[in-house]
Amino acid sequence: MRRIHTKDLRIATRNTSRAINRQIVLNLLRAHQPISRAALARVMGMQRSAVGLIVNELMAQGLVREGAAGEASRGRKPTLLHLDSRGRCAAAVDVRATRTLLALTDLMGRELTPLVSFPTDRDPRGFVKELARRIRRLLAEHPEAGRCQGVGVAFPGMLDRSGNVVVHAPALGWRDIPLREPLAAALGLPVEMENAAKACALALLWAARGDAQPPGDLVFVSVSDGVGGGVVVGGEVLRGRHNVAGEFGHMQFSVDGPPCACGSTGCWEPYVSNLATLSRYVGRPISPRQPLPAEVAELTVDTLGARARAGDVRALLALLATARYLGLGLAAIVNAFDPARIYVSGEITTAWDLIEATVRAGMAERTLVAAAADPDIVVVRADEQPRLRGAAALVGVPAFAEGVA
Amino acid sequence: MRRIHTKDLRIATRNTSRAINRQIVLNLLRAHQPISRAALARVMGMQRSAVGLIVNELMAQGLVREGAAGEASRGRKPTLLHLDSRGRCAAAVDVRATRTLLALTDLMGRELTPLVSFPTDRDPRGFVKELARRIRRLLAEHPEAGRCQGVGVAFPGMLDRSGNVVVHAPALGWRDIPLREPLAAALGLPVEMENAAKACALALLWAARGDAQPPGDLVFVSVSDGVGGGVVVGGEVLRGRHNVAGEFGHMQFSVDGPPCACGSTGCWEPYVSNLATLSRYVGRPISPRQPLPAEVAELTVDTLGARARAGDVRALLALLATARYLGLGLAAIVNAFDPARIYVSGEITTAWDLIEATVRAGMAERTLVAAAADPDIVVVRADEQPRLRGAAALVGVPAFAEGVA
DNA sequence: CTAATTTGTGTGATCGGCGCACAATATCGC
DNA sequence: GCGATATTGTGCGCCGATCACACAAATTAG
Repeated sequence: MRRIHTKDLRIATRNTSRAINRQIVLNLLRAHQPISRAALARVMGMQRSAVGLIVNELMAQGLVREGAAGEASRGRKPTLLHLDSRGRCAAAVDVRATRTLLALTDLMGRELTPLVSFPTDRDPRGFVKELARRIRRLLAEHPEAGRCQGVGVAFPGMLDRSGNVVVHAPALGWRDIPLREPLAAALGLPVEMENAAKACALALLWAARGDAQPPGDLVFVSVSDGVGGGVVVGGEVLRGRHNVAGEFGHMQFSVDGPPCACGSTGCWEPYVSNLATLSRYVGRPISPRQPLPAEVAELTVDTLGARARAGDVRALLALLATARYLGLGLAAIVNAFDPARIYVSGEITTAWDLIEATVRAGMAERTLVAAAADPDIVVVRADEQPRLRGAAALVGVPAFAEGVA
Repeated sequence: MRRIHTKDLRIATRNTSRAINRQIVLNLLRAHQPISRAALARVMGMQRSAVGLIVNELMAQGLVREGAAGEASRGRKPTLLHLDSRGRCAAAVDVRATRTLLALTDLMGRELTPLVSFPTDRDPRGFVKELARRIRRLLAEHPEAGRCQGVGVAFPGMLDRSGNVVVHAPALGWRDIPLREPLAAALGLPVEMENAAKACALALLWAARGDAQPPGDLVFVSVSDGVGGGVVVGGEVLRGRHNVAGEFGHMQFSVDGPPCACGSTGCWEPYVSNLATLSRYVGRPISPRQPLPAEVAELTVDTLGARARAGDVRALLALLATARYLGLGLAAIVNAFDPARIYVSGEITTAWDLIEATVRAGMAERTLVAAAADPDIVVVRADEQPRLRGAAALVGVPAFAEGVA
């Protein structure tokens, strides 16, 4: 109740109570399913009768279904409830600089089909055409996935607040490209687009089950060729006025440092990107603008980790240098947001056991209160497909949050 | 409705609608008073009858009173409503390193008494005793201010989330000092304490009237001996897990830069603090740990501005160097939060006309999307007493938000 | 088989907003 | 001056939602 409404004039009508409690039921169901009506009522501190009415309404809308009977030490056995994601699916799209990944998922983000991968067309019109073709084919090949509720696209770049326009995508060289509506028109399906890191943050919030839920705000940071970030504050993805909140990669990290892909110098990104780590290993700068030298073309941060484990001291030192810079940068994020948990993804996380202590030390170096340097740090592995799950969440969250049948 | 409730189990009871709308009425009243019932109903899209009931309830609680009749081009004249802050006051306290400021204010933060100033005792127990004595005396001298609803303290340091304990206050050399309860016990009044910058952010949110309200999130940054920050996201002050969100001063700004008062090097603070600007002017580093050299003791950033205006090129260059670093650091804040508005306070703002363009240029240098570099920047002058208003808001906000009679 | 316990549902009471009607009050046009 | 019109504030019946309570069904302990 300490929130100060400014322009938020959504007044409470006579339906508002139901809408609020309906929402809470759905979220509890998501986080704790399977769960009975009586258990919901206990957790919510509400009458069983009221919960029953809400649950029946949700069942009539096809959002919830009854499952098997549960166990009880005494008394009548409860009927367990589940979110009903049968018969409906989402098309989740993970767009990357060179290749695009695609799969059908249920509305909780679980993959229903194998991943499809195809080259990313750098021409926006060609990209839309090809993507639409691939999605249509995948849907035709998998009728068992159910009716497609929408397409979610996790995109490597900045979008406007509506999700319609790609404002700037350095990885593809795109600026001010309307992408959502052409794709929606080509498919005849609703399309949701979002910056990849923001989509990941949304998925991590949405997919968290039970005690896995962080007790407060969370930040997602992806470190690969570039640095991306997504922030959840108060159970909502932070967008900001232009939908560019969470772009941590180009904070000033040094007054005159290495050149960054953005054209400036001394950003955080060129200290922690994959190229930065490899560059330190080979012992000389590698410009992001020029073709890779031969000795680096085959090299990845993954292999650096393997070499470090095999006793390659230079590989270990390169990783630890990145780790320290990573920690120092994360400290800025901690000082800004003081989150309960930070999720980190990217190739560097394959060597997390080698670098965690150094990352933590870097964080501790720049936080004034010792306790603030201790948020959970959770590694998100690449094989968890966070961007794809983020894309699915773009469809799943509104479907459940707003009761689309 | 896109918010995902995690642990927020405040379910809607049958009183919730009323509570929500009551809150909206109070906020509209605050932002647009004087305003009639009918106008409220129009703005809220609600029935006049429903608004009437809410207003009568608020009048019965003494939160609202009817004033003069308003003007209408046709028809019955409306009765204008005001927030009723008569007969009640707050004691607002602005604690600084060397002196503490104190005044009685109404619950909207308007000063009712002249400012009282006294030296800040560096011994916590002595400080509490002296502050309690001063507040008691001020209340005794001004019975006309009304019954004191509570004491608000804007404090130069980090507090825990409850506001009970000073976790770390570099300016006073305090660590882990319980301060709120001793003061409350000494006075027999409710006491609210908060970090000064967070309190300022709250006041700027709370005091904003009508069209002066920013259309989104806001950040408050104070630049003086140290750097402080407060962030409002979604109409709420961002606290984070340990209540240290918004501590921008110790972001890494350079890999090896000048020493900072925090013990580290290369923080943002020693690039933009008053000492940094003066240090650039006199042409050699001034350590924050050592006594000031004679030539600087009399020098302030204010006088630097005056000298720059009078043609002192070295003064101007010192200010512009700080301005650039200020812009570069603000860019990090913009990239993190993408706020609609940034409030800046501190001595450097007296020279704002000289430095604004340079600050803007620094911001633009580090934002990937040009539009993001264009939040409103609003200067908060020292004579507006932002910290004192913040302290008053600490008392006023809960009084109106939670309906304390 | 009985008592106790738990689940799910049904019923009236209460609270809150919605829609409408109505009195009071003010201006405009004649 | 006077009726038409417009606006404000209030009262009343209705509907939707939760709450408190009761009750049937289901299940286990003893």
